[in-house]
Amino acid sequence: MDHTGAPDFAALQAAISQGTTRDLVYFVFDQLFADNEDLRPLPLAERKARLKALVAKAPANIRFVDHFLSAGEAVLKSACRMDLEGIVSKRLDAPYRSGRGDSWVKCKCRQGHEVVIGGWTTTGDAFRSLIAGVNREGQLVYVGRIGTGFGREALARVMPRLKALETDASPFKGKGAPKKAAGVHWVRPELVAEIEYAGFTGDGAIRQASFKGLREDKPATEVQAEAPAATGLREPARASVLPRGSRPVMGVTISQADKPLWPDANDGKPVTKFDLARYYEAVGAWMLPHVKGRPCSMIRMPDGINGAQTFFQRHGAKGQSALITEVEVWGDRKPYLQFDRIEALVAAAQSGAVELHPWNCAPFAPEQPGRLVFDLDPAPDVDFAAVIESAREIRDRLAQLGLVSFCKTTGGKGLHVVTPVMGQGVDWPAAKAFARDLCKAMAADAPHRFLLNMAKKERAGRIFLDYLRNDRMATAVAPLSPRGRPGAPVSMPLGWGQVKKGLDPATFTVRTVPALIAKSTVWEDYCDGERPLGLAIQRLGEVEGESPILENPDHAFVAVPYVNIRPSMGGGNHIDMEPDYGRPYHFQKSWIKQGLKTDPSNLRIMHVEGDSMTPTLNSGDVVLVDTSRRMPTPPGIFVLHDGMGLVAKRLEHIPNSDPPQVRIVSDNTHYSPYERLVDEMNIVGRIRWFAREM
DNA sequence: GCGGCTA
DNA sequence: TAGCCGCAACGCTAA
DNA sequence: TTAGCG
Repeated sequence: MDHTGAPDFAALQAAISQGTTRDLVYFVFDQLFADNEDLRPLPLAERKARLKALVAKAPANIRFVDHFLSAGEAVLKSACRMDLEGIVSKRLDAPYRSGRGDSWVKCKCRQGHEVVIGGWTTTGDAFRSLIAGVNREGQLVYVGRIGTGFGREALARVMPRLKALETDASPFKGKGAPKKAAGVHWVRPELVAEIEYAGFTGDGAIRQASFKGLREDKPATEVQAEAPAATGLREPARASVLPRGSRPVMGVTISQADKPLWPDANDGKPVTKFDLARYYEAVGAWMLPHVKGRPCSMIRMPDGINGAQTFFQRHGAKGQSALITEVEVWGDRKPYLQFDRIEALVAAAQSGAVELHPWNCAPFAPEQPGRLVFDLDPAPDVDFAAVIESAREIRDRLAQLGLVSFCKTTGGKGLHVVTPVMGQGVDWPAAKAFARDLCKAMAADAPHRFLLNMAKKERAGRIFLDYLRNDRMATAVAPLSPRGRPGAPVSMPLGWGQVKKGLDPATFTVRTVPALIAKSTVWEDYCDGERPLGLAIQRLGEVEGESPILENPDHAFVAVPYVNIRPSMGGGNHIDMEPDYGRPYHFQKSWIKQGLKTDPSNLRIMHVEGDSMTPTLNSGDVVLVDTSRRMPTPPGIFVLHDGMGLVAKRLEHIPNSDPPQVRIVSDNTHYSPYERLVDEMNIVGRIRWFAREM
């Protein structure tokens, strides 16, 4: 089952091929025999009743497939709304007969979930996409390419099958058939793939198709093009039972559909609730991958952007649409909102959600960084050209560190630079530290252009580099989310080619964006742009040039982020450091082996006599003091910071350990802000690493 | 927009 | 029953 | 420590 508890064909295949079948659930829907008794002549109702009684005594991973005794159409509709594949309707009084007959009917929510593989494409040696078709009147007709959804493993399974079937001639016939070109390989049309897709392009090809698995049980000849109207979720009729003023969008009732939320979308016409719902419907397929699987708050303005009511909602509430997922998040009592399907976005529109603000975690992994967002927030008097210039600079700096980035408007005067990352093994404090350091480096190189401090935002014609979007529970406005501001602007994804003179964020509105995004290819390689964040962090460290650790077994080590330390050059051979909190530190220059450039403001790493710190520090202890939090450090409590955001409290030398090791002393629990982190992270292991490094 | 609480 | 009231919560900096 | 900010 997938995370929502719905059956997932791709997951089933993966589980079988990996042999991880422990969590599989076995669904039983009919019983043909009981011991030696043949139940097939019995009516279905009778068979299912017996089966239900039987399964009641079975283990929990064997489940009885219940049924609805009601109008099939209504059941189908809600099944489709729940993202299920479809329903099977059966005659209650019919005996069991093999094969197709008139005693049962299958209705799918969407068709075209299966396609025939007619070839694949490569760039160089690397696999690019599958070329897919369906049978229509005896010919294999091209329906599009499938470029995503392949795990490394799935690919490894599929490639040999493809190569075995490779042939010189294209299997496709008819108009629109793909031409032979460099990197195109044909196969005999025998493999069937299960896919998912977001809709159709103008010329009828499948859009945003992703691979779910090979369909071993189905011969290619059975994959027929069907008349589009024959199946699929029909638009619900304008039922007369709907209250006055209400109108459905994707099956979701929009009440007060004509109520204006924005008085004017820069075209003199108001944007109504209905318009907003249709907007989400139109851009949902594009938007969803950036929202799905992440806790997401919404800004709701049920009375419009000038209405009295404006509020922020992050938790589920009573009476909210069942289409919206609720997710439990560590450390929060109430479940968060999450939007996992387009209908959920439409439901958001019904509740007056004019903005969506998802977390930046990896999908369905709330603790893991999935993207970084750099928010360029210009002071009012800054020329937009400077913002553009700066976004490109961030892109270049990220590229130097091996990261791929994408740009979007914020819907206001700023720009967002978004970089998808693989955050495995990197926690949020580390990711944030990375974002901060990168922004700090920019500000250091051009202090007249940038500042990191939001409080001084209004000062001078500078751009506020807001790295604080990059934290566990921090959010940034979603791509394609509207903004609750005059003109109904949208946070518009851009190609870097558009990020140049003449770009006007105000042209992207709820009205204009659906058409623009439909024929746009911007961000199409967003998923391929994922790069390991850990590596980038390492590289940034190398660029900055210092190791945070310095060896000297005779002394305690202290790494002090210089930002909050005011060094006073005392001349001679010592330096006094006066932190904002705590007592001053006294350093002999001769103690410093590395990491100190001639300019004392570059001072980051130094070691110090145990004495001058505090009496509780033993010689040989490893202590990195994180003063960036600007918190008074109570006597005897130390905070450990490995330059990647690790935080701990007091450390103690482990006697006779070789290499020298330290451990956390878990007393003084009154100092709680760090408590959580200490428990949360596997700190001891990393401290060992520290000790080894030394 | 809507459920829950209060006047 | 009409009307009112929530509907978030971080880190960071200046005061 | 608090207020203000995004």
